[in-house]
Amino acid sequence: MKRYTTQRAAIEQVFRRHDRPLGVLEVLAAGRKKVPSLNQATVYRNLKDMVAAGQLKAINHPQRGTLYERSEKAHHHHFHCHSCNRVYELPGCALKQEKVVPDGFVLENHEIFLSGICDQCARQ
Amino acid sequence: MKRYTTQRAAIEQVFRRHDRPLGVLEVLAAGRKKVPSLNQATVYRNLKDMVAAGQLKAINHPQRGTLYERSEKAHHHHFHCHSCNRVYELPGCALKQEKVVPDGFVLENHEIFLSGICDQCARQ
DNA sequence: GTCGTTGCAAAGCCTTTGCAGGGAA
DNA sequence: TTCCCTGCAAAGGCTTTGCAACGAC
Repeated sequence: MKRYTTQRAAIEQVFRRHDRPLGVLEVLAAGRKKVPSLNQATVYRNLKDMVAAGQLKAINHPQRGTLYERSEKAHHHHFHCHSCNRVYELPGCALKQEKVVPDGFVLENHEIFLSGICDQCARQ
Repeated sequence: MKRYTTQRAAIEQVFRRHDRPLGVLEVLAAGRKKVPSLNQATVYRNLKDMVAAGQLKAINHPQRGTLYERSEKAHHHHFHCHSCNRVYELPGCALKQEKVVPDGFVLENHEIFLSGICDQCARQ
């Protein structure tokens, strides 16, 4: 039976607090504020379980590597700020649905990764 | 001074022959047909040099990892067939340019990764 | 003959796994 | 008490690097 450990609780809390895609080390660092003994392997294992359970979604980001976000969100895409290195979620979809793929190809999924500078960094 | 080795020539030939994004192991396997002693480290080093020289472009593909393609091509995106695992280049851009990012954000680059089944695999 | 390049093997990252001890139920 | 989960350390992939031998010029 699945056990609800303090480590697991800490990791879930991290995702409730920070509402944006997070990398393993971000989860580890934030989780250790609550459970200082938290181990990297434990984070990896829990993230994997949470993805398998449908609780989280893993994103393979071209610049940031594997990121995790809560899966309850609607379809959206990601913006990477190369100044602060954060990844933002942008609601909605910017894909022109017509004539995206050649005849004969079956389009099933798509991912759009935007990058540039975020509003906070641009203001400075 | 830069030396034009047989290994380098073999790698360049691979990209001339296969006109689609290739992974390191694909380049290695194809290159060994011409230079059997070709080493993986040599491929890595040459691909890196060729990217630095602007001859190739590296793509971080969510499913396939790092791929390399000739950089002379016009802006385009990629379609991954999850049946044959090949990545195709699709000419043109399917990004709706208007209202892609929130006010204040500066959009500089974007990548679109499409996936599904290619025409060849769909026919079977 | 020079000295950049190669092959090999070792070492670095990131991620996964084996195992004994610890803690949730 | 049971047995799943954790922490630790070792081991896997992929990629980079150190070094002696090689080969392009």
